[in-house]
Amino acid sequence: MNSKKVSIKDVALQSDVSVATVSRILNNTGRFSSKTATRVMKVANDLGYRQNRLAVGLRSKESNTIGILVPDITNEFFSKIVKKCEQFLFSTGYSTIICNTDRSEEREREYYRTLLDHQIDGLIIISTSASQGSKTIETHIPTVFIDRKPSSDNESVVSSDHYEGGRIITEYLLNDGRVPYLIMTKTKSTATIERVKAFKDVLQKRGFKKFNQHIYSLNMTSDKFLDSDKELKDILSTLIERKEKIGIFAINDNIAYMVIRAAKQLDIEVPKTISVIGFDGTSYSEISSPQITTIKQNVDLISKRACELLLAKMQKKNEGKKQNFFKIPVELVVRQSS
Amino acid sequence: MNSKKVSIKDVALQSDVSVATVSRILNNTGRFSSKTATRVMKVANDLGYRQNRLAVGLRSKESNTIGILVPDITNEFFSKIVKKCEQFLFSTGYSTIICNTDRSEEREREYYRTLLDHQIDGLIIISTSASQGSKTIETHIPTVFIDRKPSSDNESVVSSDHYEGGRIITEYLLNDGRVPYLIMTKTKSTATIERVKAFKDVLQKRGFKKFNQHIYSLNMTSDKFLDSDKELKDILSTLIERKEKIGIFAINDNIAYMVIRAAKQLDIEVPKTISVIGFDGTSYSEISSPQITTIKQNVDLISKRACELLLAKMQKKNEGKKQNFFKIPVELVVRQSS
DNA sequence: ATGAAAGCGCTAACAG
DNA sequence: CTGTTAGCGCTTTCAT
Repeated sequence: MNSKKVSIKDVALQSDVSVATVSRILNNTGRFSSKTATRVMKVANDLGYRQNRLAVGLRSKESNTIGILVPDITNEFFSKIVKKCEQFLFSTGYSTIICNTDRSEEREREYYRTLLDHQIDGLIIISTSASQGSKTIETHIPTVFIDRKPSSDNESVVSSDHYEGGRIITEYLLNDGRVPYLIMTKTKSTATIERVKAFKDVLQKRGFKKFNQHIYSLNMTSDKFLDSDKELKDILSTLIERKEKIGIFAINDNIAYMVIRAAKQLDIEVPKTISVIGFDGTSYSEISSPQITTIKQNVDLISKRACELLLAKMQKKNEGKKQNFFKIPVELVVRQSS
Repeated sequence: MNSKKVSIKDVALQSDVSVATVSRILNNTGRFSSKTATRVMKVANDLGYRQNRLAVGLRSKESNTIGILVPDITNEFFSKIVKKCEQFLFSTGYSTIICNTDRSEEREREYYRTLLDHQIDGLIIISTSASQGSKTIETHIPTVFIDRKPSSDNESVVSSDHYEGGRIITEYLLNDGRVPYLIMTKTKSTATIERVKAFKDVLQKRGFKKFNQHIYSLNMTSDKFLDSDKELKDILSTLIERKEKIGIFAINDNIAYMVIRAAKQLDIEVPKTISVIGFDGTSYSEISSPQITTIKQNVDLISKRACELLLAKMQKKNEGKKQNFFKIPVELVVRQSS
């Protein structure tokens, strides 16, 4: 238990070799005999030697650190992705710096710069409501986007097939004889946009006119979802008067949960009078009663693909642009709310 | 938009001064004229100069990076704390490396070492079920624990007043004429231990014998909570047969939520037949219906105090041990479940 | 008020 | 197979 920090120099001295040799052995870059190797390793161990990553990074231009930009780690879906990525990356030798951007472009840019200061080797950017045509970060380092369309098109993206998910939900509702309504939030993320698009497309194909009247936008963001019960109740009350069999496509599980809660409070039967389908597959869809039918995103796969893609990018910077858009399949999980 | 990285040397060259002067100006460490200062600043700006934190860290022995060890960022309570800390620290110039230990001591140690390799200036350790008497990390750098009793007693701890919270709940139940039962998980965190202790103490004081019969331990950890409905239903069924007015102290909001759900499925009225009180003040306590009475932890204050404490520790390493145990007050939020 | 120079801990030529 | 040397980008004496 030496409190003093031991450097590669100390190891070299104790082992009667040069620092170069120690370095080679520690990094296993060849050019050394296994005999000295074992000796050096022992000394390093005994001394409790540990690399100074700062020095390594400075010299080798590789910090072995990667950054993650995430809108809000408090959002279950994001926190799951971040966790998976962090674990995956750590297992391959990288440390991760996680930054909450709060969906603010300014913070995002600020964080991006700081991450560059840290000489990160790669970057994962999750979602963020890229306000239309805004100049989203132009990265000059290997970057992978999750659930966000980048500005330039030689960037890499991993994303659930939101469009397909939206399509499945809408058609499910329709085939169930429901009049479909979409309830969403103000958050205009890439994911949202795709889901809405699918909704509209299906409605159009099925001959609906004025399908904008089938869309309600709550005055809130996607990360929080505790308020505005009244707004929702008003919507449901209005809908219920039409005496139709109603099917609600909630833009995510949080909203679905709220819809169901509001319905219960209005004594509306779910799924009999109103059937509700969510999106994401978060714990809310499971704990709700009735449990929520939802489109489940494959968080593990998304995270894994994103990391793999990033690692690949980092290895061969120069490379013909291969497939750089991964669509991860989604899955309809039918439960009690539909 | 220079893609090439510009170093302090470039700035020096362009400004016709030495790197030393540039460094002084950039860090505002004095010994320069305001005239050259403005010139250098302009050049630095024009060139888009940015510090290489690795180099700074290597030289100055301060990485301006701090580490956070957290059991599971997917747990809402933890993610809130981590987010707050991260934001607070960033605003004071520090970057944060977040590590999910998954409540594994091995991973914890591994991460700790890696964090040291990164030359972190300070460390925040959140919870983790320190299995009895286990050798929890001995840190040689400024460290603050959140919700965990450290091994040596000159460490700093910030924690909600879990004991007080447990006391309030138990007495509330008692005063409401309920026979109190505690339902907990297998996770033996410091927080849990305190809450349970308070429960026992109050029961003892109120003349209960064999109060261990008032405690049920579910076969699960605190981070997940979707399974084992059956276990819970069995417990509730047993309790209900006693024809008492029952009051349940759920060790956290997740459990409280599950208890209520199970009760509903058994057609047990909450709070009439069984009243339920949770702990933490997470979103689950709000979204549940009936909404859950709970002890709310002051996440913002906890995070803020922890960061402030850490920063203070980092500044003056040598200091008489001042107060190093912060108990953050908790608050009973009475809602519908009790 | 400024510059020269040393050096943090490490890796990467280059020699041998 | 191993050692010598240079230098990554920066801060910090020590001069002047």
